[in-house]
Amino acid sequence: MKLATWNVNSLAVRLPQMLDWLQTHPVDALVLQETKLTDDKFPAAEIQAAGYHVHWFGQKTYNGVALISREPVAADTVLRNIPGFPDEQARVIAGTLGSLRVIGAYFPNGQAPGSEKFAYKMAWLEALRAWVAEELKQHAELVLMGDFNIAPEDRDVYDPVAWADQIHCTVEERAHFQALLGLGLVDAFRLFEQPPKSWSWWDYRNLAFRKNQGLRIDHILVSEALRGRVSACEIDKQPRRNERPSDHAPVVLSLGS
DNA sequence: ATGGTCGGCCACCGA
Repeated sequence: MKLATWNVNSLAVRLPQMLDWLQTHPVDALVLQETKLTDDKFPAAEIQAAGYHVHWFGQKTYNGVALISREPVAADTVLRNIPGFPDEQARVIAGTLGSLRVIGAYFPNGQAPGSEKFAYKMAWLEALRAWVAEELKQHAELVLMGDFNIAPEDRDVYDPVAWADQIHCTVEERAHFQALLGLGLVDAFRLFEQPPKSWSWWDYRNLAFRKNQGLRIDHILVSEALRGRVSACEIDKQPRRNERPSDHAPVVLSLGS
């Protein structure tokens, strides 16, 4: 089976591109971030007409996530945001597909080290880790994927010197990423040899995509029980070449039986 | 050439 994550940066703008992509990449599940839609405006009918089931969780203007799947995800398995962590911001959606627990997340950006938004990012990361630890007790087969807004290592950054201690690259953010791995999760992308300078996000500014100046901040983490079944994990740069692209590329995971 | 972007939504903020 195939699973994917994509920060679409406004589903209202990107819906046609997303449906096109699903046609050529018929994944079993796709999690979206930054839908930027209130729930009443979510294009469920269009997604269902394309042959998919979907659960969604949004808000006005910012954030917003969705879980799209070929097979239905039972509503009583769906969680929105982190239990016990009151949050105005719609960032997490989880659901169960067969024996597989799928968590899609839009991690806080954090703006800049020392800012209020950075403090929120740290608190959110702490709550996420504690919750995912609980989820792992109930679901041996678990995938955590989304826009982490963390570049785990210097090789995930086009200019690690310029980005040293900047947002996405601080010691604190990287420690949180490692703590997630410490729960027994594996960065599926790094299970394989990958092209050097593999990024998942390129700033709209400064011709960053043309110059391949990006960061790898979108990730798919899999639990130990799934590790042996992972047959591929790739970033699909093609949609970033579209007209009016998202600034993020999808990341795709292939899982054997 | 030292700037150069988007999206949401209308004056800027957030990324």
